[in-house]
Amino acid sequence: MKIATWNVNSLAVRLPQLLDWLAVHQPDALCLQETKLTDDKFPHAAITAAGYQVQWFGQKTYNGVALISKSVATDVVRNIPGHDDVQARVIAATVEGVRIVGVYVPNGQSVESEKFPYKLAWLTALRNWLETELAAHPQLALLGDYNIAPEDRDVYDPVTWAGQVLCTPEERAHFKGLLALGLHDSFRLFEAAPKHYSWWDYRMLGFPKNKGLRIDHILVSEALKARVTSCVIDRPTRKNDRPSDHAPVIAELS
DNA sequence: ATGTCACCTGGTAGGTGA
Repeated sequence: MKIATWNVNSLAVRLPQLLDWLAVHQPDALCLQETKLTDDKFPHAAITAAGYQVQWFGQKTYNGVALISKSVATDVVRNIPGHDDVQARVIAATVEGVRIVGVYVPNGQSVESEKFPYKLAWLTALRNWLETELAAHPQLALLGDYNIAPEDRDVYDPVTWAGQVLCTPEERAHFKGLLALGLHDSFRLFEAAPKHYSWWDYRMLGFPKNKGLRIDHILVSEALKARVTSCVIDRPTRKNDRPSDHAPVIAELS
């Protein structure tokens, strides 16, 4: 089973690339973030024509998530139950017996912004909900754009980024809180080295200079960890014409 | 060295978010 996540930064722009990507990689489940489409405009027909099931949850202009799967997705949940939020950031469902939770964690903008406490409160709500999800679904994967670089080795210039949003101790503590639930960072099961990133700023020649951050993650539960045989960042997709600023992340399960 | 990209509104540019 192959599961993946990709922040497409506008599905209206990236739909042709998505269809190409599905044909090449044939994932069993793919979580999308930043679709930036209201539900009435979601291109479900093109995705089903490609042989996939799809669940979606969007809003105008910003955010928006979707879950694409080869087999039927059941018990679909949109956003965090009990956590009032006008922003569309979560879609979860069960695919082939695995609970797939796709998230677009708030960016936070800057530590001084009012968006930063919103991010931290959102992460607290996510953790609390996941605790019950994990109890109900021992085989669980949490995939998405976390907008958190967990450690300095996930940052091209840790000195410059120290204390800045995506790298603050508070955000990293929230990431560790997710690990404390018994989740494991799939990528780090196989690769300990720095300089592996999933996002590169469009500005300042970020990608050509490999000035990036690893902020897109696939965390897996204890039960699922035993099934993970690989986890890679799909850098070539970041080289597309009109690329998203994020590369997909892919994990293989036995 | 904030150098890009995508969205909106209300334009034929400017503001916002990432």
